[in-house]
Amino acid sequence: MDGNVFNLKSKIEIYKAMADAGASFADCPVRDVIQGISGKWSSLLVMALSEKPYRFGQLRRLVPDISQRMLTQTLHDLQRDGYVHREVFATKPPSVEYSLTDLGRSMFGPLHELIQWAERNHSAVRDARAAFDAAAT
Amino acid sequence: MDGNVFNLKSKIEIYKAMADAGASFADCPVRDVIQGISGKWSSLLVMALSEKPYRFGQLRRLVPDISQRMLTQTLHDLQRDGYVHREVFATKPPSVEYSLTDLGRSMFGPLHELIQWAERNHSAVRDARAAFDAAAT
DNA sequence: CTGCATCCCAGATGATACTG
DNA sequence: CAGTATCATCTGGGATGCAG
Repeated sequence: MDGNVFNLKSKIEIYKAMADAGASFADCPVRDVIQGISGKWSSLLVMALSEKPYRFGQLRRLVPDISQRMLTQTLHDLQRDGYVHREVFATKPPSVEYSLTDLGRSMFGPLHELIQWAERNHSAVRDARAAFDAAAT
Repeated sequence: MDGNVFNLKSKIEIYKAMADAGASFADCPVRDVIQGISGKWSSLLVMALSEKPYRFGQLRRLVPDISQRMLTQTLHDLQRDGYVHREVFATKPPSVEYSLTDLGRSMFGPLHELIQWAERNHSAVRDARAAFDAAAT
């Protein structure tokens, strides 16, 4: 009820009407917000930061196969969208700590549910893929 | 409690340990499952199909700015992961109906919560972006 | 109506080297 | 330590034309 005036059926049709009317990509909440957190590394980093704040190098070690470039860029994007707070400490050498903002923690609620679903149903998805590929042979 | 043996802290560290041990990309549930539904069009199509089954052309009209190629490919991928059922009717000309499977409906639960969060907080994210960009000037 | 094949481009990602 | 810059690469995605 709150903040969600439309039921599901009308929602998808409203998006269509918006698109038909020439509304830009950014006007569709689903695409605009979901795309911002659906990058290759975004969900993993938000998940890590949901636990506690981390420094740049710590995050890097926590996700061993991320490149320095992608770690910098993904954190930058998450910060721009308001999910992550970046704090610089003028030590020597300098250190930078990343943490979730209130908005980030709020978003992690639903995201966490999706992550838990993924963990519970990982094997089901893998089985479906295997079955599909086998049938295609 | 059910089906989720690890608390959040240990989870991210377990993923790291897995990666350190040389586990492949596909062994991380977060990446393997989340990536499959984080394509540019996946969430939108699942959202449409959660309402009711649709035919190919109907989906195309519902999402006006998707190309035929991407519609075919995204539906194919969703079917491969077990979220979507594809049924061909031998009419003339032929028609094909797409619908969510039980797994797809199950996955849409958490996804829907994320979508609702996106709708509720779309403006907050946009504001954060605007503020960030303004500060960078 | 539905779907596949081909060509092609822009953006996403990675590897490496360099800097405050 | 925490980046930035540059170059190379890989993939997603669009346009178009053909086919069952």
